[in-house]
Amino acid sequence: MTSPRHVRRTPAGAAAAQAIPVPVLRRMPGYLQALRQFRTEGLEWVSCTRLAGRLGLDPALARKDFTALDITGKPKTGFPVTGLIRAIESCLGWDNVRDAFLVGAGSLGRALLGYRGFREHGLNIVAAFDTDPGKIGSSLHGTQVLPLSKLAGLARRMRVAIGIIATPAAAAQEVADLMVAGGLRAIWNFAPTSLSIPPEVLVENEDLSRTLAVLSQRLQARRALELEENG
Amino acid sequence: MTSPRHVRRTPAGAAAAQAIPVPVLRRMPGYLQALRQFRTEGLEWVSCTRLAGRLGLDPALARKDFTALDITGKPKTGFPVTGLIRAIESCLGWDNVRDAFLVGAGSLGRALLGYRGFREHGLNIVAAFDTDPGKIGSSLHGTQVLPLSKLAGLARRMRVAIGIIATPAAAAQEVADLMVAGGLRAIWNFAPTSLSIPPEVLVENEDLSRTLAVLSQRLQARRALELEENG
DNA sequence: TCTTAATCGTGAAATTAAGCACGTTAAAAA
DNA sequence: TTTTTAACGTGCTTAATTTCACGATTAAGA
Repeated sequence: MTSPRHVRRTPAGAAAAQAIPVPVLRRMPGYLQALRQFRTEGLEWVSCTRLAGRLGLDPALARKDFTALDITGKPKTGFPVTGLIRAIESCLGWDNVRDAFLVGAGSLGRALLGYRGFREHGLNIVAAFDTDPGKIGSSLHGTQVLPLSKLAGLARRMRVAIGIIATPAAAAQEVADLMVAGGLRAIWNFAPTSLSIPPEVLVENEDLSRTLAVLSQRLQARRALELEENG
Repeated sequence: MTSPRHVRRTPAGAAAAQAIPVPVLRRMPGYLQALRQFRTEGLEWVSCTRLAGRLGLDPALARKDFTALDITGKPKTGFPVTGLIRAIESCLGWDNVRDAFLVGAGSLGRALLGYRGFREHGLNIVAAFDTDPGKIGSSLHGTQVLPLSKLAGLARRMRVAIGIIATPAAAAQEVADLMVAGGLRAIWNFAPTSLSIPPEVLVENEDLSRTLAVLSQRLQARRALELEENG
């Protein structure tokens, strides 16, 4: 008789299970980064205590987070470092690379194209698009810049699933519409604007000003406090 | 008799009040962006209903968020657009510009230097630093690139409070130490690594891979679901 | 072999955030 | 002037997230 010890939340088998909460997913890259560091240090096993300690998290939180993975730890020993790395990568879909299109060959777009690390995050930017004739035809970090008008057709033909928007805010909605038309399934939006997108297309907004808001408000509050206490 | 109608959470006056929760602060830039758009459309008053609607949020959430501000709305009318903009900017400390140092003149650093919008977010990058002799002395988007060794001294002399780390992960901790030594009060870290920093220095990590983790896991989960349902 | 100690997995408690509901208020309409 | 309506502010409810606590398990040492 088959005995399912754990409810699989990851694909592999069985019914579609609970969605992994966003806060959990957002912690995964941090674990991964620390684990890779442990691996280069030659460590083969690591406990949640040590791993969470390095990241400033509660050990119980790490243990709970890892219940979303297809891996289980051993008492007294912890988790196998490489096994845990693989489990996280598999959970995030970072174990096989997906092609992506990037739109906007400005400074942000160029920076994203220049970042080699995306490969390790399951992302391969295969083409860039822009409307500026001065940029079209050039090559940035080995990636061709093509006219935006070709996006939808190429996306369909190449079965690209992910689009990255790195344009000014004013152009973002138009680009998003083209991406939807091209059948892309997920959009990573760096433009500081909210997009309207049909629900079957995933969107994640990357807005630097959100983090900056936290930083600058806290700094200001701390300043105000000091002023109040001292002189 | 003095009647304090509202507890001020913002500076202005009185006791140090409750810290504004991070989720609230992270929504503020979104409000701001929508409000600026409304302003260019000529709107003078806006209700939470309409504002939240544009951003896909619950109106009550917006109202609750605005209790952290030094502004109050009018029934039937809502909030004055420019007043609300000012109140949010003041809350975040974006109403007066702060100088910042940036370390790392690679592609990410150049992109950040090239982004003109930081001025509107209270941030003015006054100098960049690097260790690469090929970059030192050059000028990027009008900003001088200086040797990293000068950071601490200049930070003290110029009373710079904010540091931006845009280096590879391997160099980040060393740069952070220099920033602490230079008396910086807040660090915006773009390197994918966790820093150890004394508690009197604020740190916010900007890690693109966190958002990417959410996007790619969701995409993968959706794919798995489709495969299960259809063929 | 037996004891000790570190860690796992997990249910329960606490904390935090989001959504709802309702009394109050001000503008506009009757 | 009175009525109607849209929206505010806020206490209460619900949901989500984190932390605590503890029994179970396994490696290592006595």
